[in-house]
Amino acid sequence: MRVRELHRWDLTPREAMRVQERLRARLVTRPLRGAVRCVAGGDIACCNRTGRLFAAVVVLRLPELETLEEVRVARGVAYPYIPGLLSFREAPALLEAFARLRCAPDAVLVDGQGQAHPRGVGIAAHLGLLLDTPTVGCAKSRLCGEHDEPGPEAGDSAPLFLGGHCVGAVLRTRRGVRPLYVSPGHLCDIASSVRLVLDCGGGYRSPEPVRRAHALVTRMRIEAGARDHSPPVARRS
DNA sequence: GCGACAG
DNA sequence: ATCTTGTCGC
Repeated sequence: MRVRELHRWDLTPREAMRVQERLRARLVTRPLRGAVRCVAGGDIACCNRTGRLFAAVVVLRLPELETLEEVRVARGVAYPYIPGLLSFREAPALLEAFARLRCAPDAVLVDGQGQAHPRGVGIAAHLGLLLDTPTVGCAKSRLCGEHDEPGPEAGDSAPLFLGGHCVGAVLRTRRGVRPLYVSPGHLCDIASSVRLVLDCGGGYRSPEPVRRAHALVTRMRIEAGARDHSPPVARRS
């Protein structure tokens, strides 16, 4: 699928934050239109020892949850992990994977926040703008915002508030597990986001597209690590 | 200054 | 995220 170029990636943290503030104004929050038949999931894994980063995108067909396509990308780590700037570390590799995708998904689920972000532009929102496609953030833990504990049953949720507004939902995707932090990225709203995540549920904590992408990158990291015989990469003390 | 802090 | 062993529970 086509990937837009809205800015550079070799930015200082300060510059990156400024880009996020500029991108925020371009986000569109509205109900998802039409039935989602084709949904993609993206995830990243990295190896501190080799300094490699692995990205994968898996496309599924709904409601069967059948895998239609997989794309894998490996490259060197080019940006550190800084809370609030995750997309500057992970998005470039994911975008390369999306660019190689043959089919254009109706929506994309990303492992990370959507608009539940200090500047409203979590990695899912950022990718949505660059892909010009509806995106939903599905994070496994909280970055910011306040909320009550959601009910214990699958499908139970509690609103996630930030700056006096509801920006997402804390969703229990199955009983007995910690909830997911779901928030719309681009071209989507909270209700549509929650609905899509539940529609992509295959009985596990994470929605199937993200879970399968995660399984792929984990396998890539292990296999690449086993092949690598070079000494550990230099790291900061 | 102190605590929080997606992956 | 990654580093790691065993272990509690269905």
